[in-house]
Amino acid sequence: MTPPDCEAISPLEKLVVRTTSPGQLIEVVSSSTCSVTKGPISDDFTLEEEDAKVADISDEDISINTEHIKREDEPSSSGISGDKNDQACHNSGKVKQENPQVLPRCNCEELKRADAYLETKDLWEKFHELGTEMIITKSGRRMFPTLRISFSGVDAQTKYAVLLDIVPVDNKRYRYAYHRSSWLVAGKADPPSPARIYLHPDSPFTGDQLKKQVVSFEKVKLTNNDMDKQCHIILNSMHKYQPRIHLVKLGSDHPNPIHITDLEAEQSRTYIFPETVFTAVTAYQNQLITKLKIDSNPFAKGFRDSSRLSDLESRGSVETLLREHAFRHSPFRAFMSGDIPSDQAALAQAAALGRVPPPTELLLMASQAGNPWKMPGMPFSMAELSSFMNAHQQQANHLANLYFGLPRTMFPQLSTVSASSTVTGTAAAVAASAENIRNPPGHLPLPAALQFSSSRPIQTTLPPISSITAGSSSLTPSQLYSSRLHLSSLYPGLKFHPYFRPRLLQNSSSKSPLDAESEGILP
Amino acid sequence: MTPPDCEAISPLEKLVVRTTSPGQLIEVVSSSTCSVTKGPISDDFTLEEEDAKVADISDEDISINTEHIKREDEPSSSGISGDKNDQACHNSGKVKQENPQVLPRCNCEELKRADAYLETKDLWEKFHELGTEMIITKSGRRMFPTLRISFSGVDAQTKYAVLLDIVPVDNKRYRYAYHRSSWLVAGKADPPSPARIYLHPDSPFTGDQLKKQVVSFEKVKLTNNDMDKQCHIILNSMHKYQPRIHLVKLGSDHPNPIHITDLEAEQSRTYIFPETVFTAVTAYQNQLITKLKIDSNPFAKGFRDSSRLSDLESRGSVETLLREHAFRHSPFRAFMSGDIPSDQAALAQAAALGRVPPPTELLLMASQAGNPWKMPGMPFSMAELSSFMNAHQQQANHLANLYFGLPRTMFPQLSTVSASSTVTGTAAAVAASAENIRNPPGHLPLPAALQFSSSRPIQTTLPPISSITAGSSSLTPSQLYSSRLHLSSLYPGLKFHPYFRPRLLQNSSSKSPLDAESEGILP
DNA sequence: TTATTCGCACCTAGGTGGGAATTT
DNA sequence: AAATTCCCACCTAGGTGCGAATAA
Repeated sequence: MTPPDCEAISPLEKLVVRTTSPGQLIEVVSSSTCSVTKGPISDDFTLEEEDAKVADISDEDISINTEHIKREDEPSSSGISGDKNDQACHNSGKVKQENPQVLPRCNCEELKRADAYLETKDLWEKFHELGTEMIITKSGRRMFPTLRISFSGVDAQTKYAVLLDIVPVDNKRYRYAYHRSSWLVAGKADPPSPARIYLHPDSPFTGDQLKKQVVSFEKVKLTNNDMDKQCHIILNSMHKYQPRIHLVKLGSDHPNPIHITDLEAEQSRTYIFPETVFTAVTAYQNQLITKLKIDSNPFAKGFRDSSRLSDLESRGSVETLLREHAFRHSPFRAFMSGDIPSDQAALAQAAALGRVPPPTELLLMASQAGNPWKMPGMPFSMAELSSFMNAHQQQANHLANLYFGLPRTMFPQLSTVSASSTVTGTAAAVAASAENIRNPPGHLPLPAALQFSSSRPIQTTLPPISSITAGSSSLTPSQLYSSRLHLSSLYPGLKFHPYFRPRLLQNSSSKSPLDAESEGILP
Repeated sequence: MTPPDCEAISPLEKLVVRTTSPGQLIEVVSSSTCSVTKGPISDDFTLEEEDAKVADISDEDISINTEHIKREDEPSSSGISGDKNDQACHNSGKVKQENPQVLPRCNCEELKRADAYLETKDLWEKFHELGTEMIITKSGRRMFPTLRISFSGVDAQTKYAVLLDIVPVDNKRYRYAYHRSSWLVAGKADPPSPARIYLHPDSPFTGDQLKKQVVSFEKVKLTNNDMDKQCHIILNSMHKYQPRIHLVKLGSDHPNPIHITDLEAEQSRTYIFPETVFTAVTAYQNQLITKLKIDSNPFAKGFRDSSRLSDLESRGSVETLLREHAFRHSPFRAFMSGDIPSDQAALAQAAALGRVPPPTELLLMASQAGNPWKMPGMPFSMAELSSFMNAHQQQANHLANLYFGLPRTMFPQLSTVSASSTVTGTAAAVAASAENIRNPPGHLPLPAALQFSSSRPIQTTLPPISSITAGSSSLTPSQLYSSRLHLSSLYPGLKFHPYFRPRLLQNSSSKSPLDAESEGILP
């Protein structure tokens, strides 16, 4: 499908033409900032702050503004704009800003049975453990990893739309301290970009399609251009964001060029996968992120030269780095023992634990074994747990960056050295306990007492997020939205990739990354 | 959208995933041959036959078989097949064969106002004048030119599906005589391939979308593999085919994965563009077709090297060849004078006329001027006219091939020589008469007495095709379906491309191509 | 200094016809 | 002899991060 008044096929047109129902976008005008109560995580940040003015940021600055509804340039008839520059955004419109605290919800009884699963969970977690960064450019950049969602519990005959938006996680602007390889709060958030909702171009779906196919958001692009006329999502660089998936039940009378202007008015449900939180950047900050992107994105294969990596080039290079990273910061053991650290000392201790099996190690084969992963007897959901754990991620990440934030040429040696930490018996023990877990084909719910999967979204049937509790620890929205999970450590795989089979390592396990660094890791 | 049980993305998946509603295909099982009464065109063919057995072909062999309805492997619920090999053909099914004589119709009152326009008409006509060939391969080959259709007269709120099928033009098998560069009948048609209907992947459309956008069938692929599991249309090599476009009005209760099993049962209308007739081949036969494909298909740019073309490389190379070809065989003058030649002698005479402006020359800028083109006072429709003219195309084509079917290295010289034929005053005269023509923006119908546009499909509101009459000459279905138009000569453009501005040429205009050849065109 | 932009080389993915090899 | 198949070089189209240049 190309607009009749256009002779040549523009890249944008292709995006639209070659997808069935063109990618549609809804522009949110009166976007409010995302009000998030400052919690422990913010304190963690300030711990590392070098900039004194950050102290100015406080909760009272944050206002929730969901009631303004402005509609400008609303197309007259069907919402299809005739504007030449806007031709690809066929169904662009304006809706009031939804607040993430308010939105994750389900206002439709039938949709309460609907569940969503993040197919690319494993990869997202790898990135999340390093602090995912997404490049945004003027012309628009794809997301990598891709959001690929599968659904269950939908009605086969009903029609649905699937939408994506990306909301700010907090009211902060960040900067990256290269010398210490960590993110610091750099001040209050910039004025929010025009909020947009991206309608999956394959919409509408029947429930039957949703159950059999995976909805991939590979086409969506992120931009920092406020004036973007294409169907791209506009973000602010150096800000943190949380993608959200919306499942909207469409009535039979719904117009074909789907034109959703107000999610609140629709029968819809919102799914949030905390492991997909990312920081928008115009250039990568964390070199580990760069490396992981290069090694996992096929389009970046051209940068997988041996000049960056002296050994382990053919396999395991990424995994090794990740493995090490996760290894040192996994709070796995702390959670398994029910001892939830609530202060920084405990966090640092947990991050320094060396006997805990690296999440990546346990997870590597998980994607082949079916989903969701369940673990009976846990007192709180994975999403809740992950949110809590995220509250301490910044600290752990800092330690990790101290350890790994080194010149690129040092990576191989570092990898080798850190790979020789103790991973010994614990992984095997977890594997043994995992024998009780059954992985059904597909991801149909098990009759287990509690779903235990970070790939399950935050259930909107739960109380408001601000009142969600995880075990004995209460979670703030800030913790929820800025989460970086170490959840993968709680997914003991039933089988291990040969490369990650438990083995004896040389170094003492009680050593913290800081210790390792102070001892001179560089050969 | 990718099937959930598939980890890697196959090329097929991409086809489906990256289009909104996946390309859908309906398989016709009990396909009947297309019964077409033998007409003058067949006699033309037999004139050139070298194979005596072709005489065995007669009408009594042809049977119409539209009543058999076989349904095999019908998916249980929504028509989506779980078959792994069939995963892309989500909505494949079986329908009874439609006969082209029966199908071009309109069984819906509202659809009688719906009109279709072939956006790529100009290019199609260039190919048609040479005798279009389409490569078919085991893995599937795209069509070039692409079928790009725009619609008018549809209801903005109603939903529609647009489909494509390709039906045999006659009951013959052809072969190409290289030494005389012409197509000959080589016998009776092979057993027909499984007939399939390709649902445009962007379906469903709203009328609003159809009016504003162009429906492009660029994704459809042709194959000679009877066992094809992908969404490709299966054809027999060395057979002639006519693509057809079907516009189906969808009720609001229509299932989302559109599953049309019987076009007769739908509210639908069929459009046929005679200039899109082609011969399926596994390798190009006519070198002029090869050249035109190379010069007009961007993907074949790699073959546009100077070794094939010594001059005019940057511009006009194709046009020059085509111009010459069309120049010599345009029946323009004969039709404009109302003198319709009905025997070979008259045809040969018309083909040899040198003063007639080449269609390409007149048409080059036509696409920029809006549609449809109308010319008041003509007693029959363009489609009818074109069908008649087609009856004599084979002969003209033969002459053209004698003239141009030469070693590739000879082309440049030939181009230069033939480009220097008389195109003089006639084009200017036509341009002058064209001043009375108004081109409305878009292609809304003018209140003219008669639509006069080959880009208008055969109107299915007309009587059955077999009884259509064109002026004083009656047309057989054979003439309709195997038509090759010279209609472009009847589209006097309002402005001329500088390259094709009328100019004086050196050679005498009264010379026929055969004469030119006998005189030794090679320098 | 820090952040952003832009051209670039290098990929993926796949659409061309050529031409040798193979089949019919 | 004619038709088909297969691999190939060479394209289009566009998704990567790099690094120099530029901007804030």
